[in-house]
Amino acid sequence: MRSNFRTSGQSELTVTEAARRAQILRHTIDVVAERGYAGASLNRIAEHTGISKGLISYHFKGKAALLEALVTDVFQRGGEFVLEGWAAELSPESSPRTMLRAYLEGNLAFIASHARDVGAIVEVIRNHRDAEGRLVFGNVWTEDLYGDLIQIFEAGQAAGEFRRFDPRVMAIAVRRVVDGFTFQVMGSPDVDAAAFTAEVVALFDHATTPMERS
Amino acid sequence: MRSNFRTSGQSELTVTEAARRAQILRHTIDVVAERGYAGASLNRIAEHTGISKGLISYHFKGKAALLEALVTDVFQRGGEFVLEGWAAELSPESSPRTMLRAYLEGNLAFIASHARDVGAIVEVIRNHRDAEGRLVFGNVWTEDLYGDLIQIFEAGQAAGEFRRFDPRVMAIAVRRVVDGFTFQVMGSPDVDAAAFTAEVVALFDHATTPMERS
DNA sequence: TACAGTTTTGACCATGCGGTCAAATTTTCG
DNA sequence: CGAAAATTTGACCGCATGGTCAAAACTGTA
Repeated sequence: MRSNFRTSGQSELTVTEAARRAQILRHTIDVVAERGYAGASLNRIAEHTGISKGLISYHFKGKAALLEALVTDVFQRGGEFVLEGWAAELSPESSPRTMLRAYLEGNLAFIASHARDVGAIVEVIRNHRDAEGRLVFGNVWTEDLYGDLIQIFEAGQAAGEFRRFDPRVMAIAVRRVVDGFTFQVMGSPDVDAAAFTAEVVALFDHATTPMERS
Repeated sequence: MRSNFRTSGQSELTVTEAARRAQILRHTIDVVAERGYAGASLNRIAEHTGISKGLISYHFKGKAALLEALVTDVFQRGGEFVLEGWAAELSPESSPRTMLRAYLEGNLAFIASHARDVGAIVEVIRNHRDAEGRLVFGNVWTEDLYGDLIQIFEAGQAAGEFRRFDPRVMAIAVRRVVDGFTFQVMGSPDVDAAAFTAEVVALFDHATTPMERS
């Protein structure tokens, strides 16, 4: 009997253990994406994975731990994906406008290629609550993710490249539109990601640029 | 024993019956807003309302019917609210830009003054599924609501007032930002609704206007 | 082979769920 | 008043949930 559950370190994991955990996580993503948060019972996840329910409890301390591992996993992969894109596109001193564009393109590209993962994570973040009914991931989503955008906007305004607007409101708008893309992709997998991305980039390009009416 | 459940007509409702239904709906909104969709059990709603669980079943055919009544109710009140605003602000032939502005102001004003209601409705629409796991309100939300915006955008483009963009993508963006305001209000009730509205109006004003870079 | 450690199962538990119903209560009205 | 109708309760049912655990099966290795 091994009674220790890792939360972050990938150190002392058996090959079997790591493989099982990954397998369970993959199937959990599938079930959440297909049946929603409420429909993702341990029974259904186990059945979908082809294992017994008890085995999930063996590898994860409880349902909460499983969902938290799910969120951490996708979040991390998403972050890496976007960062790789940035490394390829951005020179050390790119303009804020270029950075905004890269931000949008990176995020939307990840969503387009990982719709199920992002859909699942969003579902969990939105619904997972503790015993007292408080959203567990409520603030994480919000505050951590707005920071990057706000920085870009403030830099752009300082450089005179962006018009004057409330960076916080603009950041909220960007995240809402980006996250919304998830449902477009999940709803109809044939959406034209490139076209949507181009439209969104143009939208925020115009939204941030000083206007000179004719 | 009266065994008929009304779905639309308000005709043959006892005073008591109408009052109870309204009371139950109000408390359901509260519970959903506070504890989320999953936390809104009939037991909790009954307790919150101060009645027995059986009474809910007496006035509503089942939980599904209750939630659908909830959605219909808020949806209708919201629609009336926005339409009243339009009647006051819009002349018969207002410009598309004015209409877009009125659309945003009307929607955001309703959300600001009815955050709990809108929060509850969004929660239900997002999570309520039938036995097979399909979202019950999935398309309702989407298609019905985009129509108005798309019309405005197409009119504006035809009149040369708006730049060329995909009306559908812009409509999605508008709805996402508008709906997102709900969570801002619910998260911190002290948000400055007027300021947020002004920012959003400016955002989409710029986003829809042809750009003439300096 | 035998043994220790690990992984896996399947039966079981308490809990809360949505829903039903006979009985009790309140209202309506002749 | 008193009977009929409408309203309300509280106990109860079957079911699915998350979780536990002893036993079984599967490793590897001495």
